[in-house]
Amino acid sequence: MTSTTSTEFLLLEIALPVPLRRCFDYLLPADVSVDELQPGVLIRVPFGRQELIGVLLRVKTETVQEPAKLRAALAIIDSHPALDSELLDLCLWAADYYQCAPGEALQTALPALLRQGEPAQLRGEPVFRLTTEGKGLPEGALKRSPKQAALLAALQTRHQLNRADLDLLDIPRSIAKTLIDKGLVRIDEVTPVPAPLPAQLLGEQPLVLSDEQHNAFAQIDYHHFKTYLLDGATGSGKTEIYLQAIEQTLKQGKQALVLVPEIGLTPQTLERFQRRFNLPIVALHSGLNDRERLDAWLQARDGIARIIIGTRSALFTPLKEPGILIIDEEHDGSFKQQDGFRYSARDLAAVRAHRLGIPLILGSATPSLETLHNAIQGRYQYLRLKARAGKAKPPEIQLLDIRGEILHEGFAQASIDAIGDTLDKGNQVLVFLNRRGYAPTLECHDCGWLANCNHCDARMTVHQTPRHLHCHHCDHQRGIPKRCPSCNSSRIQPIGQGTERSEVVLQQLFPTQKVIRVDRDSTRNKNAMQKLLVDVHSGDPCILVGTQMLAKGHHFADVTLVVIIDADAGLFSTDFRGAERMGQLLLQVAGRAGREEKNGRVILQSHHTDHPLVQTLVQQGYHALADLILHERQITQLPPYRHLALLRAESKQAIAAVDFLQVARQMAEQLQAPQPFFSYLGPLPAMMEKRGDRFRYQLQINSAHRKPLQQLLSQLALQLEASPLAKRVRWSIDVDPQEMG
DNA sequence: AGCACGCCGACT
DNA sequence: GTCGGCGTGCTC
Repeated sequence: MTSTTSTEFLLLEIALPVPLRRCFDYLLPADVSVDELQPGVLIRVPFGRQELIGVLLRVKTETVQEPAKLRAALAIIDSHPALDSELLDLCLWAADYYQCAPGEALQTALPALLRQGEPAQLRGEPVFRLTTEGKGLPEGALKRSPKQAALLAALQTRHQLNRADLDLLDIPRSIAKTLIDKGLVRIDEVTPVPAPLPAQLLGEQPLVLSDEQHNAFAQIDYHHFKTYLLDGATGSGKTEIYLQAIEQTLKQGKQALVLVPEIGLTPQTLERFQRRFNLPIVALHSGLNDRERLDAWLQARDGIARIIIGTRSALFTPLKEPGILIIDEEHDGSFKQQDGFRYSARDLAAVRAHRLGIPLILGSATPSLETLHNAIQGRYQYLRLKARAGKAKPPEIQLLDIRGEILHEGFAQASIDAIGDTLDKGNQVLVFLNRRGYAPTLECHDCGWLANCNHCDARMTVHQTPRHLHCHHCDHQRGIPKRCPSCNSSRIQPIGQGTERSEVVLQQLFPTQKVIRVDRDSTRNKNAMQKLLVDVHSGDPCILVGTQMLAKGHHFADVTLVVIIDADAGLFSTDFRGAERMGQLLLQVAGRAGREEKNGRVILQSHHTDHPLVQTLVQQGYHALADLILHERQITQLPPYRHLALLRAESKQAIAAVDFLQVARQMAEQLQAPQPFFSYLGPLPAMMEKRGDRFRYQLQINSAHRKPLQQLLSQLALQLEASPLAKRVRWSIDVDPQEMG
């Protein structure tokens, strides 16, 4: 066992950006005073042969390290802590809970530029002011140059203008430069400070809340921690409640942090917030560069930005005056990070809100069963909106039995007729198919050969534009063979439907109509999505065909018919969350139909129309389905009734991964005496055993209680990290896994 | 994760 | 003869 030695000098405990579940101790750098050594400060240190920037966790005098091996830190980057204690503690808590290296968790919370040593300070903004000489000029001077005169006049009335003001006044930078050269105008750097609450906070009138909305809204307590589940169908007005709750928060001088799913942060979403509030809003999305990201982060930290909207990692944005956290579409899978630091932003939001003593609103039309369970149990306050706001009616869902039907490339005749009718009436159609590419695979009609991927246990998807076979799991690509590689037959053909193929078929069926495909392939280029959607928003009849990208974050006011090609995908999934996901996705897609004025209709093509899950969903809705699945989960001892952790291992030799997990299980069984509330499953092959030439196995640990599972995992992680077996495999621990594959 | 050291194949 | 492949060992 290691022992700590007490030293007579001060040591720095530093978390470094390496995937090691421990911190490193350093001697003080030269020339620092102890009061500069606040936790959260970034420090440059020597690490092996490299130099790294780490986060100071604390100053101490004891260490488990041999004093002779200690090295001195090099320098403090900035004596003002980059992370305040609130975020620092949250990250460390999360690293512990999710079994991740502390340095890796902290890295997630720090913008890239800070990790590279950039100072954590907002750059002063250049502002234009009159010099004494400029002030002395009479009114109406510089008549011969209207632009110069305009700038002068503007400065005489408003004293200072920034670059944005110049743009608004339509005065080119060059005019300002001319006046600077004339000595009439000067540029000052002004450090931005939080603006006071504007007299006119709202840029538009809020909508009038229905009784139901008002009841929900009125229950929010802005002064204490509480988690609210705002559960309301598409169109029931959840966003309006967010906006009014944010308004209350802003009026108290506090900030709002809003998280949305990865593809939910559309210009439409952002515009809605910007229209409503005359206050600085920042959006943290994937399109920002490092500088913009750092600026947004600093603006939130310094209280300049009052509303922060972002995806998963925005949870770690520092807030000067935190007032409310909101997670929209809380059931969305993108709130859980799937690699490295496998945190759930939704679950951590509850931790953060609790520590801050502020409300957290989780909103969804199809809440995750975890959240629903918490609401039913009373741990979350359940705010339920049952009606659609305004005039909109819920769409009528029609289950279309396609057993034995002759399908036209996946479409039943009834669906084709309905599409035609809808277009004839001047409305839009949305066709949903959660499979991109032309067809899921290629098959030889004579010998049954299938286009398998050489690197995965998977079929290669056929793509037509450009023509090739593509493995969606490992990215391997190759050409489409003309003859069967196995029997040399020329009768090889694409099997099944993908979005590309549906697009082609629909265009053939409706040659005069516009068919717009929206999936990852058609929206790869920057702004491609926006361009595609221009036609849709024009309101002219058209057919939209696409994957779940269509289902999230976009509103299509003129879509009155939704056709779901394959409602059964996910019904027989090996993942226990398959049915839950199916229900969420189907309802989300169905919700695209008939918002606002127009009534909508949804056609669900299914081979399993009498399956109890399908029947329940269609006839009784999501909540009945949820009840059914919850009951099943209780019987099968799965979340939300139990807690899971998944130990994954992958290796080029299957045996190495299995051995590792076998040893891990033995270790675990030794660490945690057999308990009735604990169980193991595995090592078992992952859903796709081979992927990218690696064999993947997993060990599932199931516990009725969180605490002992947590304790076990902490010890297990450390032991495994020290074990020589661990070096031969790629392994990870997934706490509260979302994807069981 | 980097980055080194270290011992075996095809190249100037 | 060397350049370089990636196995394994270490980082306060």
